Amino acid sequence: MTPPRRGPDDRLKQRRRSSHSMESVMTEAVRLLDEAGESALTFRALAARIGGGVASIYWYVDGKDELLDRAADHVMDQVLADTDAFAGGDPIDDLRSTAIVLFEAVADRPWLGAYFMRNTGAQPSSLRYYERIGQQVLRLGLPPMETFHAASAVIGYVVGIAADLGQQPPEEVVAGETSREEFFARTVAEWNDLDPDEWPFLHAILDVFENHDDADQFTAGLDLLLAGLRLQAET
Amino acid sequence: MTPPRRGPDDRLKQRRRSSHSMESVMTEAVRLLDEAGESALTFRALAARIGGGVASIYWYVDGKDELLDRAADHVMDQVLADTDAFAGGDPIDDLRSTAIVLFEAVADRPWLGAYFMRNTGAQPSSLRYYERIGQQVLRLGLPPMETFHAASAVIGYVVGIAADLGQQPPEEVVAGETSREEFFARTVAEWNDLDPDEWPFLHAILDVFENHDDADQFTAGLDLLLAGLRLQAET
DNA sequence: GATCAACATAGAACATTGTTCGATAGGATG
DNA sequence: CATCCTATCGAACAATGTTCTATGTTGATC
Repeated sequence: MTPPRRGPDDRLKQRRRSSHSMESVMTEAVRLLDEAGESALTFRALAARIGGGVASIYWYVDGKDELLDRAADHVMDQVLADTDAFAGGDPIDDLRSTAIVLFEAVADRPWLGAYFMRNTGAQPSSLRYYERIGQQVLRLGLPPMETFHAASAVIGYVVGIAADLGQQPPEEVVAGETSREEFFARTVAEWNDLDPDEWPFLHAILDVFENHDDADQFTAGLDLLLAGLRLQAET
Repeated sequence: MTPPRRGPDDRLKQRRRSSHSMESVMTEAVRLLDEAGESALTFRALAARIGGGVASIYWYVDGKDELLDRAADHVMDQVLADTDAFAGGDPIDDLRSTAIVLFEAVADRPWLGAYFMRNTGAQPSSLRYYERIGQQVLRLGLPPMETFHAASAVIGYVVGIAADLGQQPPEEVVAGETSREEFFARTVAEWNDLDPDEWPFLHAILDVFENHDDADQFTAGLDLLLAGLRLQAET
């Protein structure tokens, strides 16, 4: 399945006294991504962290795309481990728990969301996650088509919301010039200035928006989706 | 609301006979994006299309971020126009129609999905779209919190799925070396080779996946979400 | 009609990026 | 020892976003 590459041979007899390794490269890559987002992961920055030359990274990875793919895989492994436990209970409850774990992971890591956008299905661990979600749906005993649609809908929803909520805040906030609350308050103020006749919805939700919690927002929507699914499973 | 810029003054008395204009810049930018994706929109390519120098674009736009934002806005204007009609019918039906229009727009334009990921809410026309979705939900008469959550869930779902489905296919397909069907068939074959005991879900949906239609997949999931919403509105 | 400020356009250079090439060394293998 | 594979890296390249500076153009003002 994996295409042949000139990369490091997995069948290494013994570790040579090399400063690098696939593991250390990925660990440091993820660290960079977590610290300052996708734009911070450059080959030069990564090389400096590892303590080596820029070109060395190309021995482990074919290019930046693969670097990102593998970094995401690295994180998804943990997500999969964290969802191992959810298997024996009520299918929809397990589905819910499994979805929440991924949401939390992506909300913490905006770059992970973008990764899912680029290539679901093609990468090993996102495929395994898809399978895991699917197995919960499978237990509902729906026909194949409905099963397929339901699993895809859940994944799409999770990734969509997570990527949206986890989006990088404006640079003033990142730089620490403006607090997150201050930024929020400003947005609310701006919305408040809009004409209520033209923007009835925005005004209606202004109060709840100001004090809203991202995780609550996510689970509320997820529960709507799952309610629809439960309805379908019962008939 | 718009920050002061050195850009072209909107209060121009009359059009001068300049070769460029905000309109033409945006039209050409969108054309480039549609033709070959986000990576094709470079300042030099755009300048060549318009017939001018690279630096000239900076008079209309502060940087690449704003260029992308405005390009997306340009397209969203059309989406908004296309959803104008949905207002008087059953709220949930209108919600459905409004969501489908955005889905189709994003499915045609992978780059639009990525844009939504980056900054919902901050841009004028995506905010207007959010308002439009919200107004349909408003008619269900739910409390503010539920209204807020429902509208956000719908948007998140639409963008998530659309961005996922609209993702750039692998370069072999883009280059025309492999047909879309051939690529699909290969994916199915790969999945088929996996151990059925370990991948029961993938094997269960293999047949329907092979002949699936993206739009159907989207609407099926959307209907699950809306069924849950209808349930909530009735109680 | 001359003057001036705003509009509008570019050429050239710069910094940062991903990527390639060739060289080099060390250990394993024959 | 010779040969190959592993692993590393410096240097250069090409593409891109961005800035600087200079210049033409337009319409209003005096």
